[in-house]
Amino acid sequence: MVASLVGDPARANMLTALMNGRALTASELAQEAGITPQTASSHLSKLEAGGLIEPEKQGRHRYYRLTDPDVAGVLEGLAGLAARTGHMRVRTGPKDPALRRARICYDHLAGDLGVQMLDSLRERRLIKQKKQEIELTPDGQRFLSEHLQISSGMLTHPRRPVCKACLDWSERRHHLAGMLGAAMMNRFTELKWAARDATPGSRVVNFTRTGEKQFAALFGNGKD
Amino acid sequence: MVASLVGDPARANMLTALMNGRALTASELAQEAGITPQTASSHLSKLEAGGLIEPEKQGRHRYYRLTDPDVAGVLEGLAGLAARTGHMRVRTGPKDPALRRARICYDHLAGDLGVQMLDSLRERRLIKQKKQEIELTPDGQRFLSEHLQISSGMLTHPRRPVCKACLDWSERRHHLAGMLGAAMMNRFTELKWAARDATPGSRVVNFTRTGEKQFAALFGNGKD
DNA sequence: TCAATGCTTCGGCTATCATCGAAGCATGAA
DNA sequence: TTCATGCTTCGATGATAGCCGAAGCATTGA
Repeated sequence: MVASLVGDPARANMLTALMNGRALTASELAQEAGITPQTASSHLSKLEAGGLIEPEKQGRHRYYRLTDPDVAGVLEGLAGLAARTGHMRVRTGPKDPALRRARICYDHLAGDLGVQMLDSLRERRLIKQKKQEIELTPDGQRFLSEHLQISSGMLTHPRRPVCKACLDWSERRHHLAGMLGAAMMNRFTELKWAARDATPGSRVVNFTRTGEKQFAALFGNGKD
Repeated sequence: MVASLVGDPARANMLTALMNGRALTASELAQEAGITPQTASSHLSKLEAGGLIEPEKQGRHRYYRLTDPDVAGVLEGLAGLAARTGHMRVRTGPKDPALRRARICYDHLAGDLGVQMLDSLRERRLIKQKKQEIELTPDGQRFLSEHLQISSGMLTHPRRPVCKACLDWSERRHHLAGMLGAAMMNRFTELKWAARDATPGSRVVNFTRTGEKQFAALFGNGKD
């Protein structure tokens, strides 16, 4: 059963560490979970057998990543339930507010700012919800290439949708996932608007002073 | 952690039994999980503490139900992961094809037919996706009151959305959830188009001969 | 009041599994 | 080859937690 895999605290810590979309080595994950490499090795093979993570050999390192954005989605869902019922394993330290404001959800922007961005895109008709998925409008394509230098050609992927709504556990509303979500986050980083927090395993995204202004200019709404 | 609650086989069986949306007594759940009432009692209090289920006293019985459609959603998500990686705890008996065709997902129709229904509603513009939720169009309201005697007044609920897309683990596409999904399933039952399978705990929905025809007339598309 | 039913609490048993030390393989560097 | 690093396998230990029998409450019905 998948749930029992996620249920163990050590494994849950590892998975949480992988939620930022980066691949980590076995030793890094061991440290993240606070266990010895032997124990971690056992856990990692179980997670791999369960199809939750995927290894990639590189020299004498073994990098692990989540197999799929879907896995990240289910993990977010579980976190949402936990958050709602107040039974979170989370340390509500000083990092918490920053987490709620902006964080990495697998490979795209989540938190207050992520939700705000999707709202703005929707209100200005830059995206449209057709079928059950989100679609870029022509206006949206223009907007992206003009302001963020993202062409629609960059967004095609054989198995991953361009746009997708992803439920945000802290805001309990949707933010933008999919290829576009990833591409935009990537661009923010390139433009030095924002950077992932330096502390390893952290999901926090820090915006620079000017980055915040630019972001607000594009997607802002004074309040909230 | 929520996942560890779901991880235990006995508890997972109980939750699965509750996925059909009906409330079950503690003893029924004990039998469902194949354990004694004492053990079940312990599990149930843990699930309740974790906010996954909710009790309701009635005489000397204690009925339990899932607290929320969201809980059902996460459980479906986990089932989806398990199904995909082939690591399901499910007995792939003869019931499986029937399950994939039509089943109860908490309180609405899921499986092949559920997906087909949502597709049909969408194609005929009886629903529209505005914001991140589905909305009924005026045409849709007429359609419902005319063919299924469902008025929009029946669909308002303080905390539950009228329409919602729910990811189907067997089809990996969306079907219709929310108040409307529940109301429609309910109507199908009243009209004797379909009935829940008699075996206790089963999620299978059996359509009658005429029910299948009527359903196909409303939402059908020859193939698939 | 007495008895029956449904559920919970308590105590003790047992099995599972996470954990780590030590040893064994790989890979890469000198 | 020799050594160091990264990871895995093996074996033993220990703690957690599921499990049930017995007893204890609560509710219903006679």
